[in-house]
Amino acid sequence: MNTELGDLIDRCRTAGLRRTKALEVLLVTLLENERPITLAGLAESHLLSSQCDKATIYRLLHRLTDAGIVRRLGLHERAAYFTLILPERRCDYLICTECGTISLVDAPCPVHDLQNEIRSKTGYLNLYHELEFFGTCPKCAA
Amino acid sequence: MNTELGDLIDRCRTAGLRRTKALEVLLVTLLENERPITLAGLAESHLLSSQCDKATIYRLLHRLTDAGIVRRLGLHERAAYFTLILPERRCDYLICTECGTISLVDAPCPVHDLQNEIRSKTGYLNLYHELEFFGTCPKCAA
DNA sequence: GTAATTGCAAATACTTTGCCACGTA
DNA sequence: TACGTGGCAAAGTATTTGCAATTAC
Repeated sequence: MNTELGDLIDRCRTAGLRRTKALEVLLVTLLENERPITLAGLAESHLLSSQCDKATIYRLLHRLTDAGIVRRLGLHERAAYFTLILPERRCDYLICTECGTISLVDAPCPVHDLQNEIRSKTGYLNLYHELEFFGTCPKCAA
Repeated sequence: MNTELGDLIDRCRTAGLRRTKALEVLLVTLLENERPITLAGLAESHLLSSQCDKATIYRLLHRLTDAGIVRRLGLHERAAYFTLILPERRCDYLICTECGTISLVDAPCPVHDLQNEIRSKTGYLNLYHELEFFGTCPKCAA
């Protein structure tokens, strides 16, 4: 078995989730999608569409988010976006306001120092951030 | 008249909006709220609730967003948040994931350099960013 | 065996639009 | 006068929940 998938399932088990078919298929699909994806997008995806109900995906995403395995993002669309939290995954995005294309920002995140400063000054726990750049991509500008 | 309000109305007029009662009341309410606020929040606010319909506020916010006078934010809630774009206003937020309180981050924004780098490397136009910190506030942690 | 999980369907919540009356330029 | 704007109500879209059947542990 894919090690990444195995690790994820371990994390889920530790968080108290049962190892179900739906969970596995959802994790595989999330691993395949490096970019954040909506609930509707997941539900339409090849593997999931035939395997489980949208409500199941919804509830799994909710549990995975609570467990710190998945992150929920705003991204300005009406629908919420979801992505796995993985150490090697970039977490900043560049989004075209015209066509909605999501790109990954390939640069070290510049807000770590500020984040630490906020943590010590305000006493907030479990601090993390969300950073997105918005603009018109060259294709849409043409 | 309040200069800030006058300036805003000028910007609206330049953008082609008509000077209506609803527009003025909305601008005043947005000026009063330094933190981003939802459409529902605006509609419930003292001035607006008696003066105009929710659909009107919705359409005005849309026009103001197109005109670059208001910014629409994701912020993880189901509802969208809106805030005026003003030079003296902080644009980064610290949000409690438990109680939803929005605080303003009082620090110079650390992503300007990266934003410029992205602009020149990708060719995106009208580039701007959205940065939020999420965590559990001390009150909710207790 | 017990409790978590799932599917289906219904209910919510928030957003968006149509249409005609109205007010601004 | 002409056209953007406003109010009301209805439709649209995404999220969330109830409940009985099922499955993992």
